[in-house]
Amino acid sequence: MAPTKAPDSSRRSDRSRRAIHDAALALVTEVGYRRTTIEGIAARAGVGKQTIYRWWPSKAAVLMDAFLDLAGRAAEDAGAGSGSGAGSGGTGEPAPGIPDTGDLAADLKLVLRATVDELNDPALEAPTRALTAEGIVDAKLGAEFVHKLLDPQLALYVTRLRAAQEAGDVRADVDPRTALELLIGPLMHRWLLRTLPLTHAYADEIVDCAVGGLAPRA
Amino acid sequence: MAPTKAPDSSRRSDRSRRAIHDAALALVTEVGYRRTTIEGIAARAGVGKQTIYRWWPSKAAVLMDAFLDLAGRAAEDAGAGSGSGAGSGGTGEPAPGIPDTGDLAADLKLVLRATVDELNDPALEAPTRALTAEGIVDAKLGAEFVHKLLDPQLALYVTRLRAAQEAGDVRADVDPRTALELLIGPLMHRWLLRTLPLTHAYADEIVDCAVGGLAPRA
DNA sequence: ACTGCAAGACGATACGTATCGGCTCGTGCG
DNA sequence: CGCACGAGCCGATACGTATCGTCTTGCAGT
Repeated sequence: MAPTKAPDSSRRSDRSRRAIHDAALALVTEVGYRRTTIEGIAARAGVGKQTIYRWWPSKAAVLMDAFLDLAGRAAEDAGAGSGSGAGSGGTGEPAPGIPDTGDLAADLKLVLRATVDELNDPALEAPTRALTAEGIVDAKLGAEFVHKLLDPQLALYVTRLRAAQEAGDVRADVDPRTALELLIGPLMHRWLLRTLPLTHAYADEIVDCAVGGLAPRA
Repeated sequence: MAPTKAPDSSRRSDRSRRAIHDAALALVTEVGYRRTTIEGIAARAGVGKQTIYRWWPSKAAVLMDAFLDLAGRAAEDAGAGSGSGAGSGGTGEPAPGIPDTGDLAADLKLVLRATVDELNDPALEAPTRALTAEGIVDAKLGAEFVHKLLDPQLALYVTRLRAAQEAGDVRADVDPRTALELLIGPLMHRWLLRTLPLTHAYADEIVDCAVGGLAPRA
């Protein structure tokens, strides 16, 4: 029923793949998602349109792959950079995790600040916005986006928060998932809606509010 | 330099305007934003394309107006409904505000639950998603969206939170704006990314966490 | 008469598909 | 070992369709 030939991936040109990734990311940051066209990507990458249509089902899929590639490389770089003093070994396994110094608020601030920097990085902003927006409207793509990009990152928070619960730093009756969203939600809200600038100070504020609560401690 | 004739709005057909609003909303919920076209809206509304292009600069603008209209009417209805016992008079001034029973958590839960219901309303979901997504990518439109739709709603929270601060229910050193985002952010996050279903229970959980804090009270 | 309106023709893009040589492989025969 | 040969991806481009935003044409309301 579906002899819709599957192309032989072993013969795929890695050169073209990378050129397409780069062209897609460049165009998205230059002219925006709406005006980024498949034909434009093909032209800029020096590639035939069919080479794109052969391997990807949609513009969003191209961008998703390109972004995953970019994020992967960025993670490797970051891993190599931050691991300079620790000698992380040669495996390249990323999983940096969230530090656990025992001071929950300080640990969270560190990571939330990093997230702020990431969101403010001009090289990542346009593609991230484009993919997020597309995922908001297209449920299928959104699920893929969440599963491939967001979940792995958020899992780190969950483990750290669980550890905090065991250490008695977080109430036992709170779902770590909810706690996580209490931290990430406001950040994303401000970034997505651009209501106010996204700063380290804001990240700190969020952590303090979330951990300490809005109500005064008796 | 810009004698780009401004159409005479006094001669504008209100009938066409409403028909366009309705057609735009219907199409967006039926076939999604991407496949909603200006020509489709015109055809469904029984108007000429030029009538749309004359009064709106973009598809998003049409939808924004249509949505504002819808929200306005919904607010009137809700106001009329809830005001049945109070006899709000003939002004129709909406401004329901957030109740202040003295119990901050209970008041917030009430409003957050209402927001959850609104977000889950199938008639509002598609257009809201479409506009939000568009605003995420298009800064200009996003600002308009926030200014016209979100800010008025959020201002209610700010006043209620300020009252809570004066009553000593909220720490004085917290920016009401931040407190607000601590409540709304997680809700929007879950709705936009569809990570988990959005329920009343979740709204309650958010309020409890935000007010009480993640850390156990000594 | 003036002007907004419905209807639709029009050129400009972008879409997704279909082919066309060119090139690079793997294979098998001599 | 060497070389022809077929398969399949590649760049390129032509094609028909869809949508865009503008422009033109009557018609109707004021």
